[in-house]
Amino acid sequence: APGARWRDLRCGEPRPEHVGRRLVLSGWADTRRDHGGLVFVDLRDKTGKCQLVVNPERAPEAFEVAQAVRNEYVLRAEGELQARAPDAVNPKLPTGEVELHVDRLEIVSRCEPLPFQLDDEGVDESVRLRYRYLDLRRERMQRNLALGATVVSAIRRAMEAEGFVDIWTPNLTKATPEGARDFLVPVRLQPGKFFALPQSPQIFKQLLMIAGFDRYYQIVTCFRDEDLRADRQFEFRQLDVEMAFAEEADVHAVLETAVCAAFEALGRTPPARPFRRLTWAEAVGRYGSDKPDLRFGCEIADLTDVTRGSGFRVFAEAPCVRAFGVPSELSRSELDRLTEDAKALGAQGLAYLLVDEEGEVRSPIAKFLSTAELEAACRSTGAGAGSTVFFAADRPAVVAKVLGALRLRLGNALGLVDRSRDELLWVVDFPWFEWDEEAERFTFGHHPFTGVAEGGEELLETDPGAVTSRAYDLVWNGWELGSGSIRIHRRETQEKIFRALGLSDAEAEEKFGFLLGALRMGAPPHGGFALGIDRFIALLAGEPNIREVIAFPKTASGSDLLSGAPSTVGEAQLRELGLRLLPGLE
RNA sequence: GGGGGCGUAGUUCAGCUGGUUAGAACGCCGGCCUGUCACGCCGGAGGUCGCGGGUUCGAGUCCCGUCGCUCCCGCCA
Repeated sequence: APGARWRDLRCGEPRPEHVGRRLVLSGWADTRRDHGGLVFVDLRDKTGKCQLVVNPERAPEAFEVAQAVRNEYVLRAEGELQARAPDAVNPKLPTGEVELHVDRLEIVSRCEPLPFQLDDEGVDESVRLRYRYLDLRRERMQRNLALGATVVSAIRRAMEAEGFVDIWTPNLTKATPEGARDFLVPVRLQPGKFFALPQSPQIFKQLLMIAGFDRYYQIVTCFRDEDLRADRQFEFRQLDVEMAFAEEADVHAVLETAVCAAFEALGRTPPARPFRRLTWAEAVGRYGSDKPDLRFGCEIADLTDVTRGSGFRVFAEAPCVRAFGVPSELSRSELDRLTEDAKALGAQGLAYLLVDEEGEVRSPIAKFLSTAELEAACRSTGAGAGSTVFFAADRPAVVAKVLGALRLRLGNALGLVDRSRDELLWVVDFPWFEWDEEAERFTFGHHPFTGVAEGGEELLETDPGAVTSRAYDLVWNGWELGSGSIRIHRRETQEKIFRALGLSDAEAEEKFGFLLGALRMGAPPHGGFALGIDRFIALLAGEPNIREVIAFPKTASGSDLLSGAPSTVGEAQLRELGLRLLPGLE
């Protein structure tokens, strides 16, 4: 056929059934083993490796070329595929029963000595990122990026099968002072004005619902100018979904379908559906987190009632006292270390008690606690012989944060986390408002378009802290995979919310007027979700950070070590945009 | 903005309470080797100890500052 290649096999593909065929293999020299009178080269491409045998008796010219081959040279080898002698079979290679006996060998491209060895797993990440094109040659990265492509493809097929339409939304959009910091883009045609890169296409997808596209999805890049973490980059992809005439259960079902489709595409058993649900209050109370890792126990117990009249004043006076136990007697130095951690998290201190092998309780605070209190603490935390119980006494938010962080730290450090398990769950019934300590006002927990649960509307003016939202998060093994909500579709409610947030009608009109306008024009009830694709892929790949599944990520300080971005720009370029650097930055 | 960890050949690391010429492995270069596949054997080159300052008779080691990488808190509607 025209255009057909007779180089019909890739490096990882030759098998015994191909023996006798003449082949051309192209790829990279993975290793060269020169035996003086015989040279072996493992030729690699993304499909795998195949051994080349270069014998001077068979091909003197190819043998000369093989002498010059070095690591990572690009080669083209032509020859005959032969079966290996039984004692020469390499069971570690899928192609290990065969080898290519080379007649012609061509060095297509040379390679300088590498800055790091591709088979070395412990190389510093900054070196890997500076030479990312080499790093990506490694099997692990080839596998991760391919896995990511499989996941995205499966999600698209699942969404399209459910009747969702992929619609592109703009990357140059309006800055929103609320929420995360925006990446701003100056506009040459309108000096002094800026676009913002989208933190999410939130408003656009709601407008699409009002426009009548009742099932929208997009795998879309979002941008947030906040500090980077193991699970956060400046730019990241999300599966963005919005449905009209939908309730919570409808959105959950669609997301579960998409998530399970990804598992299936990878040949893995999908999690049982429907996923478990936990209310926000339960999650924060029992696990100290709104994204609990359920792969281990150590649940937090509430002791506030038990310690109400305690002889230990710290407990008696605290608005909230909670505790959890771990099945291990920790050493003094470990306890000191954890106390420091607790203080760094905002605790005044860290009370603890040890139950030794004989069941005797030892604790600096034991003498202040009644027998009933000690018994209640041990019973409710499940602390038997040989365990440690940690207490926190403070405002509920501080208690949850401290105990939640310690629980996670100890769960991992003591090997309590069952890594063979996958625990997916929905966290539901989030409070609508969060109290901002610094600003001394309520702010939103999700975003200002989040719906208000039944009966909440009346509380907006009287008791905002008691308003429950229609928001939900999807959590996998302690990672927030994404979040969504049923939105507000009534303009009056949306205006009430803006007022409760302290926005004047004029401010609301200036910032969100185009949404408020659309809400006047026949807005259907709707809701949706945004699932962090990179986090999802990292979890599926078993990687501890999302940089391992992103081809060209930024470092924790926000640099691209490969290109050197971000970089300064010339005076002329700034002037054209009507910009000037502040003194000290020139 | 704050806290923790790390920074020594190309790479991964060792280098004790400060003390001769800073070591190893892998990689690299040269030589030998026809069945290896982490090939083997012999030889060799390769270091401003991140950078700057300080303490000291003497600093890879101690102190201060700074830069880079990383984890966490804040932040991430």
